[in-house]
Amino acid sequence: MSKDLLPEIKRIYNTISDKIITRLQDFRNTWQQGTDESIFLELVFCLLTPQSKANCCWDAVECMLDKDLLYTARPERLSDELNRVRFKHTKARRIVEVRNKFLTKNKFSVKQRLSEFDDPIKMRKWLVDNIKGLGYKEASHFLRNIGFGEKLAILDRHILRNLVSFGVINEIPKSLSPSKYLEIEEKMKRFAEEINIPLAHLDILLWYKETGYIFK
DNA sequence: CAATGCAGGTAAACC
DNA sequence: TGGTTTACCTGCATT
Repeated sequence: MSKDLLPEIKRIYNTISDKIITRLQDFRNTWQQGTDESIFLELVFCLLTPQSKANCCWDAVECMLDKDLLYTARPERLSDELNRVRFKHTKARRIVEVRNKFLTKNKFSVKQRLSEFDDPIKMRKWLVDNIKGLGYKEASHFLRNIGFGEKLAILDRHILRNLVSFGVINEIPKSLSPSKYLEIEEKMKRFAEEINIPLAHLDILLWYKETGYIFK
């Protein structure tokens, strides 16, 4: 690890730790005070983000909601609203699949289904296994965004790159299988403990360092 | 103006 | 059978 890197991170952390704490509280509120709808919006957002700009994806989510398309429209109609989202046809189909998955007996319910799990790790495993379009990265992202991210790493390109420069991993793996994901997640957890920054804080911190802003 | 790089990856086929 | 390759697919900023 470069000697200047850790002090630099600590310095940035000092400047934005308050904002990080506020953001994480927002995420917890999404679950605690949130409706099925607010949770579903986060899920749709996370389905859209792979290889796409987070801001564009959130705009698209709000747009679909405003136009009253999210719960009823066919994939072909939904994809019209995903203009700046990559792989929009595939993703539009997956939105409809997820929508149907949480629709039982004419009642739409995400919160109740997720409440059955007592542990974010089990919740993530279920999401990965049952929702097409959510791998470990996006499932973790979703859970973090609804307040269950304290023990989860969101291993995207920015985070992986930073883990390499900190020497936590030797190189960015060519492919990130579930077992590899969990292995690197453990390493990141240990690293977070070593430098005394909570895992969830570290994710937001590194993402802020790379992109210059805190989003979701 | 053309070429290049980059967006918080995932599923499925392949060997 | 677990790692690798390929399809998904496009707007926008930079060089």
